[in-house]
Amino acid sequence: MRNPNLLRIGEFAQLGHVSIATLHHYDEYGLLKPLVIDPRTGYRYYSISQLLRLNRILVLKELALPLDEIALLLQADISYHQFRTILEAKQREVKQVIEAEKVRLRQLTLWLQHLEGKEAMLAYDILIKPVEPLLVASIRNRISHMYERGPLFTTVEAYVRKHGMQGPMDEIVLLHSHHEIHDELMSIEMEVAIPLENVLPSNEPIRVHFLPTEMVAYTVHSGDDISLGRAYLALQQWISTHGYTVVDAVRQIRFYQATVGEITLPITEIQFPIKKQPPCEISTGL
Amino acid sequence: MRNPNLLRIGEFAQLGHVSIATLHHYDEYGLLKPLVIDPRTGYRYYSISQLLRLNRILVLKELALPLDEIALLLQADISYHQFRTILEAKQREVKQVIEAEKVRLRQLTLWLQHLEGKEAMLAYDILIKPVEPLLVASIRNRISHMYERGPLFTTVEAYVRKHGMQGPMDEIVLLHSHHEIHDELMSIEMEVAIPLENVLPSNEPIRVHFLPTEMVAYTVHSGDDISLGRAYLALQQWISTHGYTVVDAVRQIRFYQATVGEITLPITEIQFPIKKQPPCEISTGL
DNA sequence: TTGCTCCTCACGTCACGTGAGGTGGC
DNA sequence: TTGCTCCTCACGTCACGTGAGGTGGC
Repeated sequence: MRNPNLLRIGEFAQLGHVSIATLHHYDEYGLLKPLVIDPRTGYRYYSISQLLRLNRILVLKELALPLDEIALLLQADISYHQFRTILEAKQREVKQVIEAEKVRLRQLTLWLQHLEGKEAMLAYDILIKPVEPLLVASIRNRISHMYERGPLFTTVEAYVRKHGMQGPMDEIVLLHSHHEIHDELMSIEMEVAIPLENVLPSNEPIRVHFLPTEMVAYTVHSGDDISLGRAYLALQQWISTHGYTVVDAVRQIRFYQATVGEITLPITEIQFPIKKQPPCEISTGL
Repeated sequence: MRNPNLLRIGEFAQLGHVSIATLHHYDEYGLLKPLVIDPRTGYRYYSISQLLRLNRILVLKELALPLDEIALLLQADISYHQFRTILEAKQREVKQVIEAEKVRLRQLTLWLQHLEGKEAMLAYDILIKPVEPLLVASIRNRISHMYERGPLFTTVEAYVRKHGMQGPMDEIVLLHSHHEIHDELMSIEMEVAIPLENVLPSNEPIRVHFLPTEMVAYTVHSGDDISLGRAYLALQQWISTHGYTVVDAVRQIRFYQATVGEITLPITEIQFPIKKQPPCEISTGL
């Protein structure tokens, strides 16, 4: 004759509003052991009072704590401080999740607004990434037209090839500042750079230095320089919509592509160094 | 001599800011196949222009879309409507996630506030669940003291046992309304019920009926009726803090426990039927 | 004896990360 | 030849869900 207050796993699961599989899992995990296990049949038996521990587990699970941390928190000898530390870490985490989800929601809403225009796709895919410091050889000059960058690139290329660099080279352009009158571009402070693997000597006007590390919003454009303007526009819009500001020279990387018979469109990555505007306050939800 | 515009997987991974493992995965999944695979070595080769597809994938991934849906969205022949449908579904999902995380944050903050009192644990674990319709035999009466419920229970028990029910019985009390003067309880409209497995005839004053299905906030208390008041208080606080309102008679379930030698504390589950107050507006994040 | 409950594996989930052990590229 | 890159398994992640195949309880 068994203790009449013991419940079979199915009954206990019903009372506790969890599945039998969950109780199996907690048993195996050591979170909530049955009060009694029949050694012959393996049947698990729970007491009603174990509902309290189960509910505590479920409440902590609703805080999105993983089972191993719940196990920690349920130890009888846990200190007030350890407890607090774990919850505070989780609190920070949840705040971040909320922010990330809000960004997601904003993105989704933008896509859906765009879909109103009956186009299935946005023209540009804009992402954020950190860029590492990049060693380059470069020339910096104030010029009045983008076409002037060709000769600049030729000069830099000749310089690095003279110093033994071989193979295809990507072409980087940095737009340090520009000066407009009546929406017309008057001049650009432009730097034309080629990435290096090893340090070369600087030699006026060629400067060998590191481009600084930045957080950039970027997109990749396929097409000639004329159509490139649309990508710039898309990036600028995206940046202001998402509450960022541009903090440094825009970079434009033209990936080297050999011309192999057919016409290949140039592929260009455009990077806007950004930082967050002072973000909206996050409320504690109280 | 291979096409000089082809990149090895490592280079492509660096450009695209993803891991090689990710590219392996997308290849296997069919999301992004290398332009060329060397049949002898198995080496994967990508073209720079495949960066555009990769970035599209990454953007959609930031919307928290699973890979199979991304694959759908990337099909050339997807219609404007299918596209919209998928994004709208995801939008709803994200809104729900945000709400859930906000609740979590509120809970965490409450715990941390409570911890200020240097107690490691909250006294009560409060959860929400739906309760199914429950067939019971019951007596309903206006009484002036909780002690009067004992005889009511005895009456109902005698009735159901007379109709053949056996074994231990849980005791349910429903508090339909109460009347207070100067914070002093004057009378309670109380229903004492015993759950049934099969329908019995009703017979005045015994009524056999279904308790309605409800969403309830509940907690489990271990201790006598006097200490029970604290659990009620905790529940009431929790309900108002979380923006719910009580919509029906509070239920109190005393689980049957045989007395086996030692003293066992009674275990009682208290359920407050609730509904949400008109919730705060969710913003689209724009 | 017949359902019903419970048992123990074992595999699946999701999008990769992380070795192990081996080979190609230059 | 030596590093370096890349290859293909295979297993792990997290908290269970879901059978399959077998046995106990009443």
